[in-house]
Amino acid sequence: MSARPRFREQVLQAREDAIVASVNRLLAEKGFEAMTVDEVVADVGIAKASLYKHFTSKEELAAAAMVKVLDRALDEITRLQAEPLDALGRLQAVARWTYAQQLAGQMPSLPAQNSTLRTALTTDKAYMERLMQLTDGLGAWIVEAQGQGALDATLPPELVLYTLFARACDPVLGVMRAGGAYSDAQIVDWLVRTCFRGLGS
Amino acid sequence: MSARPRFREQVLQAREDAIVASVNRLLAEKGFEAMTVDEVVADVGIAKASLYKHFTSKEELAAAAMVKVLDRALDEITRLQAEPLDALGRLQAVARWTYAQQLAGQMPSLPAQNSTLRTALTTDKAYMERLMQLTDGLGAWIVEAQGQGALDATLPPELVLYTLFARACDPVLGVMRAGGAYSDAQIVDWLVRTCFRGLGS
DNA sequence: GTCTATAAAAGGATAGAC
DNA sequence: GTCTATCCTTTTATAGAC
Repeated sequence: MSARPRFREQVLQAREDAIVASVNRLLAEKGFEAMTVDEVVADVGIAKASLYKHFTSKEELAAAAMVKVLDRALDEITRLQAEPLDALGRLQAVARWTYAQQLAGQMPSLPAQNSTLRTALTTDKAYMERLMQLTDGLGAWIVEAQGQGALDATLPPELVLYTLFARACDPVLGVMRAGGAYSDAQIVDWLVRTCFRGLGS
Repeated sequence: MSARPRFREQVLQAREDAIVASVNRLLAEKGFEAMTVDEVVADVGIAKASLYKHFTSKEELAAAAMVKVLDRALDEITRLQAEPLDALGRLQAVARWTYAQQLAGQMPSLPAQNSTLRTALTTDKAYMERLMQLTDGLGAWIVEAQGQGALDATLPPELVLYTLFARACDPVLGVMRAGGAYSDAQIVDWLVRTCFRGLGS
């Protein structure tokens, strides 16, 4: 019952933020399975037992990182709502933002298939809440763009949604950059272009 | 030095095939990291030590499965060369085949990021040989399609190649099927369509 | 809450009998 | 070559002192 608990709280919060930042980076770099808790604590510079005071499991650790990513995405969506863009322009901006995040090593790659993490995430309230917010917000834009004839209205909105984010899960971006022949901006442009207009001419 | 070694050889070959088939399925289902050798031997119904007489490591096991997948893909390419199709039609057929394989649970998903498996694969002669064959064959079709104006000629052929196969790495297909609202054929159609013509109308 | 030290379990790989 | 039994490393998670 200290008279000034705020400072201590801030220190703890800062440490948690540092942990989540490390997790986010490692998750983007090697994925959930390959990331070890030992790596995380080594990166942050704390003892493992300390980490487990903040997060009770590796899954919860990853969930915290995912929550933060979703928060960043929701912030971006809010920001875009103030821009003078139509629905299609906003969706393209979201796609661009996503690929840029991935290029910056900020986009965690989750196991696409069944795993302990998947089930942990679906029962994580904070995660699911944000995920639904994101789905609702983008879903509205998609339907709007389809209504305006800017997106193929015969495609189910959910397919459009998943396709938008699919590139964040596949290795194309990383492989293209590994080649070293093209700039990051060029690669992102191509990805946005092929996402919305396909490979055809 | 038995007089009739053929029968025994066939039995061994059949066992190896059973192992590779299991690996292929598990690799498609959960990925390399999440798949355990214990699961494989349980699935095949043999002892772990027996498996290690055939394959010296988990990586080699996965490589064998990948070689088989590439062989199937090369067979498909050979088959398509006999079809009365133009370059674009052949590429679309390859895409369709790939997505169908994934839907059938036959397309192993490899870790996109660095891992022990990646390095093992790049030093696997059988794997690299087939990979280059595949790349060459498809690369020729891509350049041809671009020359005919059927594909955007401003895109690097390698980007086109990776994009074609990217959907085999992302979760869209699986998630769409999990929804249960659409037939497999419908989903594959949509994926091929969005790959070549994008989300726009 | 943070640390050191350690438990507990999983998973890759092998020894040795048959 | 196949089996049982085992080794050994890695990794998740916790006990207990400060």
